[in-house]
Amino acid sequence: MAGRTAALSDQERVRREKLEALRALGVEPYGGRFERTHTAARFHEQFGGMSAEALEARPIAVRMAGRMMQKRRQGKAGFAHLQDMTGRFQIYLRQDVLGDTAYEVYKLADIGDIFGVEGTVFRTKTGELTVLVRQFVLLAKSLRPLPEKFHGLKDVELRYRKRYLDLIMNPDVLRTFLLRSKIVRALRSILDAEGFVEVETPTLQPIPGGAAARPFVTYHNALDMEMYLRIAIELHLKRLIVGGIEKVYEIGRVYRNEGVSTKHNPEFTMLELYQAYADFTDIMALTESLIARVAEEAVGTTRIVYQGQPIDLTPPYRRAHMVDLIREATGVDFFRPMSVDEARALARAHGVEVAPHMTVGHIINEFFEQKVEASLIQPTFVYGHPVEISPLAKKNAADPRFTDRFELYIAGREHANAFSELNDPIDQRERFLAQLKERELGNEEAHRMDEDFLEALEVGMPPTGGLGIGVDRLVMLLADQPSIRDVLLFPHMRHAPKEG
RNA sequence: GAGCCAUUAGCUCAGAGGUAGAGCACCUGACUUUUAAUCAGGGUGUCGCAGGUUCGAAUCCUGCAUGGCUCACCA
Repeated sequence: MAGRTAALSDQERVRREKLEALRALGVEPYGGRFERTHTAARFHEQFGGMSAEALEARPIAVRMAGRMMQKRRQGKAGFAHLQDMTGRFQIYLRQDVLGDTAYEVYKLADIGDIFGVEGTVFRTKTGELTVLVRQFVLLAKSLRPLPEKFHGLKDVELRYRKRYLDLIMNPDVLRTFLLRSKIVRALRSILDAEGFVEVETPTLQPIPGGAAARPFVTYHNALDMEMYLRIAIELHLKRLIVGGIEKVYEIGRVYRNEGVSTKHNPEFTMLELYQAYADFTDIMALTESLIARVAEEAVGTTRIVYQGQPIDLTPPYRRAHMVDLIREATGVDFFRPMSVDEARALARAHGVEVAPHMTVGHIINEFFEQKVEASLIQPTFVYGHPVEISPLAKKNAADPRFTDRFELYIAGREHANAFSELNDPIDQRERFLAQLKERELGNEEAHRMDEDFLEALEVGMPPTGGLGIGVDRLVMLLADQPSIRDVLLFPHMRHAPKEG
Protein backbone atom coordinates (compact mmCIF):
# COMPACT_ATOMS: atom_id res chain seq x y z
CA MET A 1 0.00 0.00 0.00
CA ALA A 2 1.19 3.51 -0.71
CA GLY A 3 1.93 4.99 2.76
CA ARG A 4 4.36 2.22 3.64
CA THR A 5 6.70 2.10 0.69
CA ALA A 6 6.11 5.32 -1.22
CA ALA A 7 7.13 8.69 0.14
CA LEU A 8 4.44 10.43 2.15
CA SER A 9 2.61 13.25 0.52
CA ASP A 10 2.92 16.66 2.03
CA GLN A 11 -0.46 16.42 3.68
CA GLU A 12 0.29 13.01 5.13
CA ARG A 13 3.51 14.32 6.63
CA VAL A 14 1.70 17.25 8.18
CA ARG A 15 -0.87 14.99 9.75
CA ARG A 16 1.78 12.77 11.28
CA GLU A 17 3.44 15.85 12.72
CA LYS A 18 0.14 16.84 14.25
CA LEU A 19 -0.09 13.38 15.76
CA GLU A 20 3.17 14.06 17.58
CA ALA A 21 2.03 17.54 18.56
CA LEU A 22 -1.11 16.03 20.11
CA ARG A 23 0.90 13.49 22.07
CA ALA A 24 3.13 16.33 23.27
CA LEU A 25 -0.04 17.99 24.59
CA GLY A 26 -0.84 14.78 26.45
CA VAL A 27 -3.66 13.90 24.08
CA GLU A 28 -3.98 10.28 22.95
CA PRO A 29 -4.96 10.43 19.26
CA TYR A 30 -6.72 7.04 19.27
CA GLY A 31 -9.32 6.99 21.98
CA GLY A 32 -11.59 4.36 23.44
CA ARG A 33 -15.31 3.93 23.90
CA PHE A 34 -17.50 6.98 23.83
CA GLU A 35 -21.09 6.80 24.97
CA ARG A 36 -23.50 8.78 22.87
CA THR A 37 -26.90 10.16 23.76
CA HIS A 38 -27.84 11.18 20.22
CA THR A 39 -27.15 10.39 16.61
CA ALA A 40 -27.31 13.22 14.10
CA ALA A 41 -30.76 12.10 12.97
CA ARG A 42 -32.15 11.88 16.49
CA PHE A 43 -30.56 15.23 17.35
CA HIS A 44 -32.39 16.93 14.49
CA GLU A 45 -35.64 15.07 15.19
CA GLN A 46 -35.67 15.87 18.85
CA PHE A 47 -34.54 19.49 18.78
CA GLY A 48 -35.52 20.56 15.27
CA GLY A 49 -38.81 21.98 16.48
CA MET A 50 -37.39 23.95 19.40
CA SER A 51 -36.75 27.69 19.23
CA ALA A 52 -33.47 29.38 20.09
CA GLU A 53 -35.14 30.90 23.16
CA ALA A 54 -36.50 27.60 24.41
CA LEU A 55 -33.10 25.95 24.01
CA GLU A 56 -31.40 28.82 25.82
CA ALA A 57 -33.89 28.84 28.67
CA ARG A 58 -33.34 25.16 29.46
CA PRO A 59 -29.96 23.97 28.15
CA ILE A 60 -29.95 20.30 27.13
CA ALA A 61 -26.76 18.27 27.36
CA VAL A 62 -25.87 15.82 24.57
CA ARG A 63 -22.99 13.49 23.79
CA MET A 64 -22.40 12.82 20.13
CA ALA A 65 -19.61 11.58 17.90
CA GLY A 66 -18.61 11.59 14.27
CA ARG A 67 -16.08 12.30 11.59
CA MET A 68 -15.14 15.93 11.00
CA MET A 69 -16.22 16.88 7.48
CA GLN A 70 -15.90 20.65 7.57
CA LYS A 71 -13.99 23.05 9.78
CA ARG A 72 -14.38 26.80 10.00
CA ARG A 73 -12.06 28.36 12.51
CA GLN A 74 -12.02 32.03 13.28
CA GLY A 75 -9.45 32.93 15.87
CA LYS A 76 -10.51 31.94 19.37
CA ALA A 77 -13.67 30.12 18.29
CA GLY A 78 -14.89 28.08 15.41
CA PHE A 79 -17.38 25.67 13.91
CA ALA A 80 -17.21 22.22 12.43
CA HIS A 81 -19.56 19.62 11.06
CA LEU A 82 -19.32 16.06 12.29
CA GLN A 83 -20.86 13.17 10.37
CA ASP A 84 -22.18 9.93 11.76
CA MET A 85 -24.10 7.13 10.06
CA THR A 86 -27.34 9.08 10.19
CA GLY A 87 -26.16 12.48 8.95
CA ARG A 88 -24.29 15.59 9.99
CA PHE A 89 -24.48 18.00 12.88
CA GLN A 90 -22.72 21.25 13.64
CA ILE A 91 -20.53 21.90 16.65
CA TYR A 92 -19.33 25.24 18.01
CA LEU A 93 -16.07 25.46 19.90
CA ARG A 94 -14.81 28.40 21.96
CA GLN A 95 -11.45 28.66 23.59
CA ASP A 96 -13.01 30.29 26.70
CA VAL A 97 -15.42 27.36 27.12
CA LEU A 98 -13.09 24.50 26.18
CA GLY A 99 -9.86 25.65 27.79
CA ASP A 100 -6.52 26.05 26.05
CA THR A 101 -5.57 22.39 25.58
CA ALA A 102 -8.87 21.23 24.14
CA TYR A 103 -8.97 24.28 21.91
CA GLU A 104 -5.49 23.46 20.71
CA VAL A 105 -6.81 19.99 19.78
CA TYR A 106 -9.49 21.72 17.70
CA LYS A 107 -6.86 23.87 16.04
CA LEU A 108 -4.89 20.72 15.18
CA ALA A 109 -8.02 18.93 13.94
CA ASP A 110 -8.08 17.82 10.31
CA ILE A 111 -10.97 16.98 8.04
CA GLY A 112 -11.46 13.26 8.53
CA ASP A 113 -10.60 13.09 12.24
CA ILE A 114 -13.16 11.43 14.48
CA PHE A 115 -14.30 13.20 17.63
CA GLY A 116 -16.62 12.69 20.52
CA VAL A 117 -18.25 15.84 21.90
CA GLU A 118 -20.24 16.73 24.95
CA GLY A 119 -22.10 20.01 25.15
CA THR A 120 -25.40 21.79 25.09
CA VAL A 121 -27.80 22.37 22.26
CA PHE A 122 -28.38 25.85 20.89
CA ARG A 123 -29.34 27.63 17.70
CA THR A 124 -26.92 29.95 15.91
CA LYS A 125 -27.82 33.36 14.52
CA THR A 126 -28.58 31.72 11.20
CA GLY A 127 -30.83 29.21 12.93
CA GLU A 128 -28.75 26.06 12.69
CA LEU A 129 -29.08 23.57 15.50
CA THR A 130 -25.60 23.30 17.03
CA VAL A 131 -23.76 21.73 19.95
CA LEU A 132 -21.82 24.20 22.07
CA VAL A 133 -18.95 21.91 22.96
CA ARG A 134 -17.69 21.69 26.56
CA GLN A 135 -15.76 18.47 26.16
CA PHE A 136 -13.91 17.69 22.92
CA VAL A 137 -12.38 14.23 22.66
CA LEU A 138 -10.22 13.00 19.81
CA LEU A 139 -11.23 9.40 19.07
CA ALA A 140 -9.22 8.76 15.92
CA LYS A 141 -6.71 10.87 14.05
CA SER A 142 -6.97 10.60 10.27
CA LEU A 143 -3.59 10.42 8.55
CA ARG A 144 -4.81 10.80 4.98
CA PRO A 145 -6.75 13.66 3.44
CA LEU A 146 -10.32 12.93 2.40
CA PRO A 147 -11.58 13.69 -1.10
CA GLU A 148 -12.65 17.22 -1.89
CA LYS A 149 -15.58 18.44 0.16
CA PHE A 150 -17.71 19.86 -2.61
CA HIS A 151 -17.25 17.54 -5.57
CA GLY A 152 -16.70 14.47 -3.43
CA LEU A 153 -15.25 11.27 -4.80
CA LYS A 154 -16.18 10.81 -8.46
CA ASP A 155 -13.47 8.52 -9.81
CA VAL A 156 -15.38 5.30 -10.34
CA GLU A 157 -12.38 3.07 -9.85
CA LEU A 158 -11.52 4.69 -6.54
CA ARG A 159 -15.15 4.56 -5.44
CA TYR A 160 -15.23 0.78 -5.88
CA ARG A 161 -11.73 -0.03 -4.71
CA LYS A 162 -11.90 2.27 -1.68
CA ARG A 163 -15.56 1.94 -0.87
CA TYR A 164 -15.00 3.37 2.62
CA LEU A 165 -14.16 6.72 1.03
CA ASP A 166 -17.22 6.45 -1.19
CA LEU A 167 -19.38 5.77 1.86
CA ILE A 168 -17.90 8.71 3.75
CA MET A 169 -18.24 11.16 0.87
CA ASN A 170 -21.41 10.10 -0.96
CA PRO A 171 -24.53 9.87 1.21
CA ASP A 172 -26.52 8.27 -1.64
CA VAL A 173 -24.15 5.34 -1.63
CA LEU A 174 -24.75 4.68 2.04
CA ARG A 175 -28.49 4.99 1.39
CA THR A 176 -28.32 2.38 -1.36
CA PHE A 177 -26.58 -0.13 0.88
CA LEU A 178 -28.94 0.52 3.76
CA LEU A 179 -31.74 -0.14 1.28
CA ARG A 180 -30.09 -3.36 0.21
CA SER A 181 -29.98 -4.49 3.81
CA LYS A 182 -33.66 -3.60 4.18
CA ILE A 183 -34.61 -5.55 1.05
CA VAL A 184 -32.82 -8.68 2.20
CA ARG A 185 -34.35 -8.32 5.65
CA ALA A 186 -37.80 -7.96 4.07
CA LEU A 187 -37.31 -11.09 1.95
CA ARG A 188 -36.37 -13.04 5.06
CA SER A 189 -39.17 -11.78 7.23
CA ILE A 190 -41.82 -12.42 4.57
CA LEU A 191 -40.58 -15.95 3.88
CA ASP A 192 -40.23 -16.69 7.56
CA ALA A 193 -43.79 -15.50 8.10
CA GLU A 194 -44.92 -17.81 5.26
CA GLY A 195 -43.43 -20.76 7.12
CA PHE A 196 -40.29 -21.22 5.03
CA VAL A 197 -37.22 -22.59 6.81
CA GLU A 198 -33.94 -20.85 6.11
CA VAL A 199 -30.99 -23.17 5.64
CA GLU A 200 -27.34 -23.06 4.63
CA THR A 201 -25.92 -25.57 2.17
CA PRO A 202 -22.40 -26.12 0.81
CA THR A 203 -20.82 -23.60 -1.50
CA LEU A 204 -17.91 -26.00 -2.10
CA GLN A 205 -19.21 -28.88 -4.17
CA PRO A 206 -17.76 -31.95 -5.87
CA ILE A 207 -20.14 -31.50 -8.85
CA PRO A 208 -21.50 -28.06 -9.68
CA GLY A 209 -25.13 -28.17 -10.70
CA GLY A 210 -28.51 -26.50 -10.76
CA ALA A 211 -27.75 -24.04 -13.53
CA ALA A 212 -26.05 -23.67 -16.87
CA ALA A 213 -22.79 -21.91 -16.11
CA ARG A 214 -19.05 -22.40 -15.94
CA PRO A 215 -17.84 -22.92 -12.38
CA PHE A 216 -14.78 -21.78 -10.50
CA VAL A 217 -12.51 -24.73 -9.75
CA THR A 218 -10.58 -25.13 -6.53
CA TYR A 219 -8.70 -27.87 -4.77
CA HIS A 220 -9.15 -29.61 -1.45
CA ASN A 221 -5.74 -30.69 -0.16
CA ALA A 222 -6.72 -33.13 2.59
CA LEU A 223 -9.29 -34.90 0.42
CA ASP A 224 -7.00 -34.65 -2.60
CA MET A 225 -9.81 -33.66 -4.92
CA GLU A 226 -10.98 -30.88 -7.16
CA MET A 227 -13.96 -28.96 -5.91
CA TYR A 228 -16.16 -26.32 -7.43
CA LEU A 229 -17.73 -23.19 -6.06
CA ARG A 230 -21.47 -23.58 -6.43
CA ILE A 231 -23.23 -22.07 -9.44
CA ALA A 232 -26.68 -22.50 -7.89
CA ILE A 233 -28.27 -23.63 -4.66
CA GLU A 234 -30.94 -25.77 -6.30
CA LEU A 235 -29.84 -29.38 -5.95
CA HIS A 236 -29.11 -29.22 -2.23
CA LEU A 237 -32.41 -27.55 -1.46
CA LYS A 238 -34.25 -30.24 -3.41
CA ARG A 239 -32.42 -32.89 -1.38
CA LEU A 240 -33.89 -31.15 1.67
CA ILE A 241 -37.35 -31.32 0.12
CA VAL A 242 -36.76 -35.06 -0.25
CA GLY A 243 -35.74 -35.04 3.41
CA GLY A 244 -39.08 -33.53 4.37
CA ILE A 245 -38.32 -29.84 4.85
CA GLU A 246 -41.40 -28.88 2.88
CA LYS A 247 -40.82 -25.14 2.64
CA VAL A 248 -37.18 -24.26 2.47
CA TYR A 249 -35.06 -21.34 1.30
CA GLU A 250 -31.53 -20.03 1.24
CA ILE A 251 -30.17 -16.59 0.51
CA GLY A 252 -26.57 -17.01 -0.47
CA ARG A 253 -23.68 -16.37 -2.74
CA VAL A 254 -23.24 -18.28 -5.96
CA TYR A 255 -20.23 -18.09 -8.25
CA ARG A 256 -20.07 -18.17 -12.01
CA ASN A 257 -16.86 -18.07 -13.96
CA GLU A 258 -17.93 -15.60 -16.57
CA GLY A 259 -17.49 -12.06 -17.75
CA VAL A 260 -17.75 -8.98 -15.58
CA SER A 261 -20.11 -6.22 -16.65
CA THR A 262 -22.55 -3.67 -15.29
CA LYS A 263 -25.02 -6.52 -14.92
CA HIS A 264 -22.72 -9.38 -13.93
CA ASN A 265 -20.40 -9.98 -11.03
CA PRO A 266 -18.56 -13.31 -10.67
CA GLU A 267 -20.20 -13.81 -7.29
CA PHE A 268 -23.74 -12.72 -6.69
CA THR A 269 -26.55 -13.34 -4.28
CA MET A 270 -29.42 -15.68 -5.02
CA LEU A 271 -32.58 -16.36 -3.18
CA GLU A 272 -33.79 -19.87 -3.88
CA LEU A 273 -36.88 -21.39 -2.35
CA TYR A 274 -38.73 -24.68 -2.73
CA GLN A 275 -42.24 -25.54 -1.69
CA ALA A 276 -43.47 -29.13 -1.62
CA TYR A 277 -46.88 -30.00 -3.06
CA ALA A 278 -46.90 -26.80 -5.11
CA ASP A 279 -46.35 -26.17 -8.80
CA PHE A 280 -45.11 -23.25 -10.87
CA THR A 281 -48.47 -21.49 -10.83
CA ASP A 282 -48.34 -21.37 -7.03
CA ILE A 283 -44.80 -20.04 -7.31
CA MET A 284 -45.96 -17.36 -9.75
CA ALA A 285 -48.46 -16.09 -7.20
CA LEU A 286 -45.83 -16.27 -4.47
CA THR A 287 -43.28 -14.43 -6.60
CA GLU A 288 -45.45 -11.45 -7.44
CA SER A 289 -46.65 -11.16 -3.88
CA LEU A 290 -43.08 -11.40 -2.58
CA ILE A 291 -41.78 -8.71 -4.91
CA ALA A 292 -44.70 -6.39 -4.26
CA ARG A 293 -44.39 -6.80 -0.50
CA VAL A 294 -40.64 -6.25 -0.54
CA ALA A 295 -41.12 -3.11 -2.62
CA GLU A 296 -43.75 -1.85 -0.18
CA GLU A 297 -41.53 -2.54 2.78
CA ALA A 298 -38.26 -1.26 1.31
CA VAL A 299 -39.33 1.74 -0.77
CA GLY A 300 -42.92 2.21 0.38
CA THR A 301 -44.62 1.67 -2.98
CA THR A 302 -45.07 -0.80 -5.82
CA ARG A 303 -45.12 1.99 -8.40
CA ILE A 304 -41.46 2.61 -8.89
CA VAL A 305 -39.31 4.42 -11.41
CA TYR A 306 -36.29 2.63 -12.79
CA GLN A 307 -33.81 4.75 -14.75
CA GLY A 308 -36.57 7.16 -15.73
CA GLN A 309 -39.03 4.40 -16.64
CA PRO A 310 -42.20 4.02 -14.58
CA ILE A 311 -42.66 0.39 -13.55
CA ASP A 312 -45.70 -0.93 -11.76
CA LEU A 313 -44.91 -3.85 -9.48
CA THR A 314 -48.50 -4.19 -8.31
CA PRO A 315 -49.79 -7.76 -8.87
CA PRO A 316 -51.04 -9.49 -10.86
CA TYR A 317 -48.29 -9.47 -13.49
CA ARG A 318 -48.83 -10.19 -17.14
CA ARG A 319 -48.45 -13.89 -18.05
CA ALA A 320 -47.35 -14.85 -21.54
CA HIS A 321 -46.14 -18.01 -23.21
CA MET A 322 -42.64 -17.68 -24.62
CA VAL A 323 -43.79 -18.94 -28.02
CA ASP A 324 -46.67 -16.42 -28.16
CA LEU A 325 -44.27 -13.57 -27.39
CA ILE A 326 -41.94 -14.71 -30.17
CA ARG A 327 -44.87 -14.87 -32.56
CA GLU A 328 -45.94 -11.33 -31.59
CA ALA A 329 -42.45 -10.02 -32.17
CA THR A 330 -41.43 -11.92 -35.29
CA GLY A 331 -44.45 -13.72 -36.74
CA VAL A 332 -42.70 -17.05 -36.29
CA ASP A 333 -44.89 -19.77 -34.76
CA PHE A 334 -42.88 -22.33 -32.84
CA PHE A 335 -45.97 -24.22 -31.66
CA ARG A 336 -45.97 -25.69 -35.18
CA PRO A 337 -43.93 -28.94 -35.15
CA MET A 338 -40.66 -28.43 -36.99
CA SER A 339 -37.27 -29.98 -37.65
CA VAL A 340 -33.96 -28.58 -36.46
CA ASP A 341 -33.11 -27.62 -40.05
CA GLU A 342 -36.34 -25.66 -40.37
CA ALA A 343 -35.67 -23.89 -37.09
CA ARG A 344 -32.12 -23.04 -38.18
CA ALA A 345 -33.42 -21.64 -41.46
CA LEU A 346 -35.87 -19.44 -39.55
CA ALA A 347 -33.07 -18.25 -37.32
CA ARG A 348 -30.97 -17.33 -40.33
CA ALA A 349 -33.90 -15.53 -41.91
CA HIS A 350 -34.49 -13.49 -38.76
CA GLY A 351 -30.86 -12.81 -37.98
CA VAL A 352 -30.88 -14.92 -34.84
CA GLU A 353 -27.48 -16.38 -34.02
CA VAL A 354 -27.30 -20.06 -33.11
CA ALA A 355 -24.52 -22.37 -31.86
CA PRO A 356 -23.70 -25.86 -33.19
CA HIS A 357 -25.18 -27.79 -30.25
CA MET A 358 -28.57 -26.10 -30.57
CA THR A 359 -31.79 -27.96 -31.29
CA VAL A 360 -35.28 -26.52 -31.82
CA GLY A 361 -35.77 -25.71 -28.14
CA HIS A 362 -32.49 -23.82 -27.91
CA ILE A 363 -33.35 -21.87 -31.02
CA ILE A 364 -36.74 -20.90 -29.58
CA ASN A 365 -34.90 -19.59 -26.55
CA GLU A 366 -32.47 -17.66 -28.76
CA PHE A 367 -35.42 -16.07 -30.56
CA PHE A 368 -36.85 -15.05 -27.23
CA GLU A 369 -33.60 -13.63 -25.88
CA GLN A 370 -32.68 -11.79 -29.04
CA LYS A 371 -36.11 -10.58 -30.16
CA VAL A 372 -38.32 -10.27 -27.10
CA GLU A 373 -36.46 -10.01 -23.81
CA ALA A 374 -35.37 -6.37 -23.95
CA SER A 375 -38.93 -5.18 -24.64
CA LEU A 376 -40.39 -6.62 -21.43
CA ILE A 377 -40.35 -3.53 -19.26
CA GLN A 378 -43.41 -4.05 -17.07
CA PRO A 379 -43.30 -7.21 -14.94
CA THR A 380 -44.04 -10.19 -17.14
CA PHE A 381 -44.09 -13.88 -16.35
CA VAL A 382 -42.78 -15.65 -19.43
CA TYR A 383 -43.66 -19.34 -19.20
CA GLY A 384 -43.35 -22.50 -21.24
CA HIS A 385 -39.60 -22.74 -21.77
CA PRO A 386 -38.43 -25.51 -24.11
CA VAL A 387 -37.44 -28.73 -22.40
CA GLU A 388 -33.90 -28.66 -23.88
CA ILE A 389 -32.94 -25.57 -21.90
CA SER A 390 -34.75 -26.68 -18.74
CA PRO A 391 -33.13 -29.93 -17.62
CA LEU A 392 -34.48 -29.70 -14.07
CA ALA A 393 -38.07 -28.67 -14.86
CA LYS A 394 -41.15 -30.85 -15.27
CA LYS A 395 -42.48 -31.24 -18.79
CA ASN A 396 -45.80 -29.71 -19.64
CA ALA A 397 -48.43 -32.44 -19.56
CA ALA A 398 -50.21 -31.24 -22.71
CA ASP A 399 -47.11 -30.47 -24.80
CA PRO A 400 -43.90 -32.20 -23.64
CA ARG A 401 -41.71 -30.04 -25.89
CA PHE A 402 -42.13 -27.36 -23.23
CA THR A 403 -41.83 -27.23 -19.47
CA ASP A 404 -43.85 -25.83 -16.60
CA ARG A 405 -41.33 -23.11 -16.05
CA PHE A 406 -41.40 -19.32 -15.96
CA GLU A 407 -39.02 -16.43 -15.80
CA LEU A 408 -40.01 -13.02 -14.50
CA TYR A 409 -38.84 -10.12 -16.65
CA ILE A 410 -38.78 -6.55 -15.42
CA ALA A 411 -37.04 -3.64 -17.13
CA GLY A 412 -35.85 -5.98 -19.85
CA ARG A 413 -33.96 -8.17 -17.42
CA GLU A 414 -34.56 -11.57 -15.91
CA HIS A 415 -35.37 -11.22 -12.24
CA ALA A 416 -36.64 -14.67 -11.35
CA ASN A 417 -36.60 -18.20 -12.67
CA ALA A 418 -38.98 -20.87 -11.44
CA PHE A 419 -40.53 -24.17 -12.31
CA SER A 420 -42.45 -27.21 -11.30
CA GLU A 421 -39.47 -29.27 -10.24
CA LEU A 422 -38.81 -32.46 -12.12
CA ASN A 423 -39.37 -35.23 -9.56
CA ASP A 424 -39.33 -38.21 -11.94
CA PRO A 425 -35.87 -39.76 -11.47
CA ILE A 426 -36.02 -41.69 -14.75
CA ASP A 427 -36.84 -38.55 -16.72
CA GLN A 428 -34.20 -36.61 -14.77
CA ARG A 429 -31.55 -39.18 -15.71
CA GLU A 430 -32.53 -38.85 -19.38
CA ARG A 431 -32.28 -35.07 -19.13
CA PHE A 432 -28.80 -35.32 -17.64
CA LEU A 433 -27.79 -37.69 -20.44
CA ALA A 434 -29.05 -35.18 -23.02
CA GLN A 435 -27.00 -32.53 -21.24
CA LEU A 436 -23.91 -34.71 -21.47
CA LYS A 437 -24.44 -34.95 -25.22
CA GLU A 438 -24.56 -31.16 -25.40
CA ARG A 439 -21.36 -30.98 -23.45
CA GLU A 440 -19.73 -33.28 -26.02
CA LEU A 441 -21.00 -30.97 -28.76
CA GLY A 442 -19.20 -28.08 -27.14
CA ASN A 443 -21.65 -26.53 -24.70
CA GLU A 444 -19.37 -26.00 -21.72
CA GLU A 445 -22.28 -24.82 -19.64
CA ALA A 446 -24.36 -27.96 -20.06
CA HIS A 447 -25.38 -29.66 -16.86
CA ARG A 448 -23.25 -32.50 -15.47
CA MET A 449 -24.44 -35.92 -14.38
CA ASP A 450 -25.13 -35.93 -10.65
CA GLU A 451 -25.70 -39.48 -9.42
CA ASP A 452 -26.04 -38.42 -5.82
CA PHE A 453 -28.88 -36.09 -6.69
CA LEU A 454 -30.55 -38.80 -8.78
CA GLU A 455 -30.34 -41.15 -5.82
CA ALA A 456 -32.20 -38.58 -3.72
CA LEU A 457 -34.90 -38.29 -6.39
CA GLU A 458 -35.19 -42.08 -6.48
CA VAL A 459 -36.02 -42.05 -2.78
CA GLY A 460 -38.94 -39.89 -3.81
CA MET A 461 -39.43 -36.12 -3.97
CA PRO A 462 -42.92 -34.72 -3.61
CA PRO A 463 -44.16 -32.52 -6.43
CA THR A 464 -42.45 -29.21 -5.74
CA GLY A 465 -42.42 -25.66 -6.98
CA GLY A 466 -39.06 -23.87 -6.92
CA LEU A 467 -37.93 -20.28 -7.38
CA GLY A 468 -34.69 -18.38 -7.81
CA ILE A 469 -34.45 -14.61 -7.51
CA GLY A 470 -31.33 -12.60 -8.29
CA VAL A 471 -31.11 -10.46 -5.18
CA ASP A 472 -28.60 -7.99 -6.64
CA ARG A 473 -30.86 -7.30 -9.58
CA LEU A 474 -33.83 -6.84 -7.30
CA VAL A 475 -31.80 -4.31 -5.34
CA MET A 476 -30.77 -2.56 -8.56
CA LEU A 477 -34.42 -2.30 -9.52
CA LEU A 478 -35.68 -0.99 -6.19
CA ALA A 479 -32.68 1.25 -5.56
CA ASP A 480 -32.85 2.60 -9.13
CA GLN A 481 -29.19 1.75 -9.76
CA PRO A 482 -28.00 1.12 -13.33
CA SER A 483 -24.98 -1.03 -12.45
CA ILE A 484 -24.65 -4.12 -10.30
CA ARG A 485 -21.44 -2.56 -8.98
CA ASP A 486 -23.50 0.10 -7.30
CA VAL A 487 -25.33 -2.49 -5.22
CA LEU A 488 -22.24 -4.53 -4.31
CA LEU A 489 -20.05 -3.03 -1.62
CA PHE A 490 -16.90 -4.48 -3.11
CA PRO A 491 -17.49 -5.36 -6.77
CA HIS A 492 -14.84 -7.39 -8.53
CA MET A 493 -12.31 -5.39 -10.47
CA ARG A 494 -9.90 -6.63 -13.05
CA HIS A 495 -6.71 -6.46 -11.02
CA ALA A 496 -5.52 -5.20 -7.71
CA PRO A 497 -3.69 -1.90 -8.07
CA LYS A 498 0.08 -2.08 -8.22
CA GLU A 499 2.25 -1.58 -5.18
CA GLY A 500 3.16 2.04 -4.55
C1' G B 1 -12.55 -11.75 -25.47
C1' A B 2 -13.58 -7.19 -29.21
C1' G B 3 -14.46 -1.83 -30.16
C1' C B 4 -14.56 3.28 -28.36
C1' C B 5 -13.01 6.65 -24.54
C1' A B 6 -10.19 8.07 -20.20
C1' U B 7 -5.61 8.34 -16.96
C1' U B 8 -2.26 15.77 -15.16
C1' A B 9 -1.39 17.99 -7.33
C1' G B 10 -4.60 14.57 -1.71
C1' C B 11 -9.71 15.42 -4.49
C1' U B 12 -12.53 17.71 -8.84
C1' C B 13 -10.74 19.26 -13.35
C1' A B 14 -8.36 22.79 -17.32
C1' G B 15 -4.05 22.76 -20.48
C1' A B 16 -3.49 20.00 -27.36
C1' G B 17 4.66 20.81 -29.62
C1' G B 18 8.01 25.92 -26.31
C1' U B 19 9.30 27.45 -18.06
C1' A B 20 3.26 22.57 -15.00
C1' G B 21 -2.26 25.35 -14.15
C1' A B 22 -7.24 26.50 -11.33
C1' G B 23 -10.80 25.50 -7.33
C1' C B 24 -11.16 22.75 -2.90
C1' A B 25 -7.72 20.52 0.54
C1' C B 26 -2.91 21.75 2.78
C1' C B 27 0.97 25.40 5.09
C1' U B 28 1.88 30.71 7.51
C1' G B 29 -0.76 34.92 9.60
C1' A B 30 -5.59 37.67 11.01
C1' C B 31 -10.53 36.82 12.78
C1' U B 32 -15.42 34.62 19.36
C1' U B 33 -22.42 32.77 15.76
C1' U B 34 -19.66 30.44 10.83
C1' U B 35 -21.69 27.15 7.21
C1' A B 36 -18.69 25.54 -0.19
C1' A B 37 -16.77 31.08 6.18
C1' U B 38 -13.75 35.36 4.83
C1' C B 39 -9.04 38.21 4.14
C1' A B 40 -3.39 38.33 3.08
C1' G B 41 0.61 35.21 1.57
C1' G B 42 2.63 30.10 -0.08
C1' G B 43 2.26 25.29 -5.56
C1' U B 44 3.03 20.85 -2.57
C1' G B 45 3.66 17.20 -9.34
C1' U B 46 7.52 10.48 -11.86
C1' C B 47 1.42 14.84 -16.41
C1' G B 48 -0.50 6.02 -15.67
C1' C B 49 4.20 2.97 -17.36
C1' A B 50 7.92 1.89 -21.30
C1' G B 51 9.85 3.05 -25.88
C1' G B 52 9.89 6.25 -30.35
C1' U B 53 9.54 11.02 -33.41
C1' U B 54 11.48 16.08 -32.43
C1' C B 55 16.28 21.19 -31.16
C1' G B 56 12.27 20.52 -27.55
C1' A B 57 6.77 15.86 -25.62
C1' A B 58 1.79 16.27 -20.47
C1' U B 59 0.68 17.35 -25.78
C1' C B 60 2.41 13.52 -31.73
C1' C B 61 3.34 7.83 -32.69
C1' U B 62 3.72 2.56 -30.82
C1' G B 63 3.23 -0.98 -27.02
C1' C B 64 1.65 -2.08 -22.09
C1' A B 65 -1.31 -1.30 -17.50
C1' U B 66 -5.75 0.14 -15.06
C1' G B 67 -10.67 1.95 -15.36
C1' G B 68 -15.42 3.37 -17.78
C1' C B 69 -19.06 2.52 -21.66
C1' U B 70 -20.92 -0.72 -25.59
C1' C B 71 -20.95 -5.68 -27.52
C1' A B 72 -20.21 -11.10 -26.63
C1' C B 73 -21.29 -15.00 -22.37
C1' C B 74 -24.46 -15.29 -18.35
C1' A B 75 -28.50 -14.07 -13.83
